Amino acid sequence: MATSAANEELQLCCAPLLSSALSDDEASDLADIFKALADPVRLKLVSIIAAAGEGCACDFPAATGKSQPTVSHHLKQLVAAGILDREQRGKWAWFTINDDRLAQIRAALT
Amino acid sequence: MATSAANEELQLCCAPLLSSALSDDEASDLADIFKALADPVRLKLVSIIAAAGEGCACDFPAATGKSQPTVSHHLKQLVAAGILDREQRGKWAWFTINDDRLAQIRAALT
DNA sequence: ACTCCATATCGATCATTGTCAATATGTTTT
DNA sequence: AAAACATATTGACAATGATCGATATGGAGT
Repeated sequence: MATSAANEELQLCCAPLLSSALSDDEASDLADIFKALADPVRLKLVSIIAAAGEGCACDFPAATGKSQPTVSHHLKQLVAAGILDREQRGKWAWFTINDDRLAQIRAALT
Repeated sequence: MATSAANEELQLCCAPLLSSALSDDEASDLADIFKALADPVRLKLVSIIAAAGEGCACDFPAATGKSQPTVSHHLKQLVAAGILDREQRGKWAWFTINDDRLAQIRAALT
């Protein structure tokens, strides 16, 4: 299978913010990443998963006080942004932090 | 004048995202910072100012293709988030990057 | 196949936000 | 103080997004 456009974007990510003026596309792509982090529920999910090393979706409604559909919606966004990786284990969905992605985002603030 | 609550928040910023589960307040504060970065126009403004070392508000409508009120609105948000510093020079408003703040945000992704 | 449970999607609602025209505020110069 | 210009604020609208109930999908075991 060929590398998808989405994956290429993840690999090429991200133009450094502070060294030269961003193009419209670069600004839009980078904004999408920060949008994924710009919600307290999503940040809490990320922090819970990072602290434990991994996390089961089954625990997140209780941990966040949000409904199961809302949690599912946020997890999907975090995976789409490349911040979380998803793994199916039986009926359960487990999530881990994509450390490379986090490093990319940190590097983008340079 | 006493240090304002807003300034204290800037100083105390930000709980590291990846080491322990964030409290509601920590998640909310950190989300506010990422919200400030989660817009392509604001990212473009930051990148332009960073690349030039400083930037005059008078140039930003042309540089971004946005109206003067829209630019003013975005600049206000970036200053409120501590990402930009504002300085009045005669009739003109000049902006610079708050490098300490950027370092804080990078550190929050740890 | 059927049931049970976990997760995802759908549809709707409400809140937030980006945008601009119009107007106000503030600064400099005449 | 009046005119001219730069920036901020106001008010309104459209678009986006967070949220949840209801329902669909998918996996595991009987």
